[in-house]
Order: sequence, then C-alpha cells, then structure tokens
Amino acid sequence: MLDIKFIRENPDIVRNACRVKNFPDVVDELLMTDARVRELKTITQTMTAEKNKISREIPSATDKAPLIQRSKEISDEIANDMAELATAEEKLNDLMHRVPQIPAASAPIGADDTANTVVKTVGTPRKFDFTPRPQWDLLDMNNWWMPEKIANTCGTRVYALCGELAELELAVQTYVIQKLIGKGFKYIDCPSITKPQTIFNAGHFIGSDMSVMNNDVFMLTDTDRCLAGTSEIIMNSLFAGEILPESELPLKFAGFSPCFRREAGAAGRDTRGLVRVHQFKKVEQFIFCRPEDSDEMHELLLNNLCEIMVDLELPYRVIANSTGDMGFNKVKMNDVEAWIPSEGTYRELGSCSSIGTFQARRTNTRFRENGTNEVKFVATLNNTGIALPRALVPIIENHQNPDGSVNIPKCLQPLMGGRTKIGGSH
RNA sequence: GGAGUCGUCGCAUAGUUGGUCUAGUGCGCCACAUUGGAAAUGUGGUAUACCGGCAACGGUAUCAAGGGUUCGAAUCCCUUCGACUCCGCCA
Repeated sequence: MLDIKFIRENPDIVRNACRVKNFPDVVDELLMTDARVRELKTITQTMTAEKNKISREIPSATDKAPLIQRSKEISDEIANDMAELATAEEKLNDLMHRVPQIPAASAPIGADDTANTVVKTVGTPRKFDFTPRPQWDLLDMNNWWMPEKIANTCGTRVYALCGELAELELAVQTYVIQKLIGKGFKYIDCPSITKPQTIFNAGHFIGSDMSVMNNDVFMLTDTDRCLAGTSEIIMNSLFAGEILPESELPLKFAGFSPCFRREAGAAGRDTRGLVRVHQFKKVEQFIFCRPEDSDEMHELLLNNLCEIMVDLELPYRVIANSTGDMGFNKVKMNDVEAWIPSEGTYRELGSCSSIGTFQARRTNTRFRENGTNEVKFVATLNNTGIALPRALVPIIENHQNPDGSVNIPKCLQPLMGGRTKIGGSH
C-alpha cells in the first residue's frame, strides 16, 4: 500500500509504476473516490460536531425536548451520508490495495523475466571429466529418496529424503542459521499455521478480496487458518500496530519454518526432483529498518546469501529482476541463482527483496524518530537464507563424483561428523 | 472440549446505578526553573489517525475489535479476538 498523499501529489509516477509492472491503472478512479470520501467526511464530521454540542447541552437544559428532537433530526441526516461514506471508503480501500509499489529507478524495465539483467557472476562452473548426473539419478543411486512410495502415500510434489542426504539437509539448515545468528540476526522458529490476514499483510496479493490467494495458499478446511508459504509473512506481521523506538532499528531476524505452496500456477513445471514441491523448509532473512537505510540493508541481505553460496562452494550469479518480474509489492529484487550442471544453466535459489514501506503500511508498523519525535513507517526487506531441499540440487550436482558420491563442502563437514563425502560405494 | 475471571491513554491503575470522563492518579519520558554539576524538588507538557486551514488552530474517531440500544456509551446488550485460572484430553 502506498501513501494516499503520495498518490494525490504524484499521480504520474504511480501510473508509470502500474504500466512498467503490468498492473491495471486505477489511479483516476482512486483519486475520484478519494475526493468524494474527503467531501463526505467533512460533511458528516461537521454535522456530528453539532450533534455532540447539543448532547452536551441536554443535561443542564431546562427544556430538553426540543434539543432531543433536533439531535434526532441531525442523526437521520448523518445516517444517509454515512452509508455513502462507508461504501466509498470500502471502494477506496480496495483501490488502494490495487496500486503497486513504485519500483526503484535502477530496476530494469520490462514485462517479464526476459528483461532481467545479470549483475554479477561468481565462480566458474566446474569442468567435468565425466557426464554429470542430474539430481534424480544421484538420489536414486544413493537411495536418498523414495519418490514412488511418497507419491503413492502423500501425493505428487511431495518428497522424503533419507539417509545421509537427509543428514546433509539438516547440516545445511543448521549452518545457515548459525551463520546468521553470528551476524546478529535473531533466530525465530516460526509457525506455519496462520491467519489469512497475515498473508494479506505481506502484500503479495492484489486488492482486498482475500480469495485471490486461493491459487497459491493452502487453506485449512473448516477453520479460519491457512498454511504460510514463507516465514516472511509471519515476521512481517510480528509488530503490527506497534510504534517501535528508533533505537531498536534495524531489527534483523532469521526465521525458519516449513513452507507450503499449492503451486497451482506451475502445473507440469519441475514435477521431477526436489526443485518445486508443496512442502519445503526455508531459513528466511527479514529486516525492519528506517526507510533511508533500505539500500544498505538490501546490500547486506544480498551479501549474506552470496557468502552462503561461496561457503557451499557453488558457482552462482546475481540477477536484477525487471519491473514486470519483481511482483506487486517490491521496490527492488535480486534473485540469486546457482549453477546446475545437468541443465547447463543457473536456477533460482533465493530472492532478495526491498519492500520500502509497502508492507509496513498494511501492518501499521511504525517507529518514532529520535530528534523529531515523528512517527514514521518502517521499511521491510527480506531475502532467502537457504531454501531446502531446493538448495541440495546444486550442492549434490556440483560436488558429485563419477561413482555417484558427493563431496561435502568444507563448511558443512564439522556438522557431518567430520565426513568429507556421502553416498557412493564407500 | 467444559467452567470461570478479565481486556482503559508507554507501564501500573481509578472509573461499570449511562451525561462536567473531550478518561483521573502514580511511574516513566520531555522542557523549563532551582544547582558549581547531579540528585531531590517545583512548574508545564507528554497518544494515534483522519478532515478543514498558509498558519495559529478547530473538528471527528479511537477505553481489545466489530455491531446494537440511546438525544448521549469506557459504563448496558450481542458477536468476534485475545489473556489468565481450574477441569478434561494429549504428543
């Protein structure tokens, strides 16, 4: 959500944002509705002020009847305008939730991911002297998963890791959490069950009708709860309605949670393997900060993920996502992609997003500025810490040996009891 | 799941026979005074959002949230949410 004053004063900037982000332009309708709301507010408030004045006079009046009569008349007049005001406010509220966040000037302009640009490429893809196996072959060879059994038992797009790879998954998770704790992030073990409002607060969806989430979110039947697709949404709503002291900012969190996604829009894509599943696990970085610190925090979050790529000894690249690819609520977005040998390409492992005050306006999370004592909205940012099991795909493919075994990145070896490799015939 | 208590301005509290409560008090916080400096003390101030206004300022709303009764609701009624205490059940 944007500031209504900003929209009034900069309609062209907002119209342009709608255009480059590929969302319908509702600015004119919004401004007309806003004008009507303000007009009705002025009218009803003036009448209410008079009614209140009369009510205050009644207790001490000698002849109460005429005052009560007049007060009733005003009430009737107000009721009509209030009804229209309520309708207009509801419409305005919905329109406000259809206006996308303004993208950063630095973001590439384009309709979709074909307009994305590569910011940097780090590491050189390994030259194999044998044909590298795809993830599923390595999983099969080492009995690291049980795809048929799980598909029959739990359905498709669900996985179960077993044996040493399950151990490695836990090691990666632990490694990343400990690394972020070491960088001053507060570790939160987040729940996955939440209220739809929490998802709405995160601002990924357009409009005020929450049914639009149905393609993406698992609802829990016969309850008012749903399953969170990421702990980002939980952390984002953690301080809803609060005014934080500026001295507490920036607040840095490392949230861990199981994540649930319907993937209804991805039918047929990545059905094999560990890349796209209904239930996965994710360590998520989340920051609340002063708006002026957003860019610095964005770099910090992005750098953390880049370090993790290096620690895991993965060739990777950083993408600047285009305006059409970054989504409704974002100012700036950088995907981090790891090299996948079997596909000969890079694939997304994480996504670093700067949201500005867009989410904070929905959650009403603010801070009190030190010198001026002014209350302002905080800025929020998020980035993946590690997504599992997806991150295991480049790990096992890049570090595989001809016999199907996988070398363990050095940083994970202490967490694996000192082992240097898993799988194969050893 | 059953029974009960309860949600007031940062914190703690007063206020529940509806009307000087546009919410009192204490603590905290800010400013000023006093002081060599501090403590203590004194005085004043201390919410958020929105509407109108160049501004000073005026107005409206908010006593968990929403709705209702009433000329008028922190106070009465209903619904929802949340907290606590017992009981039951259970990893």
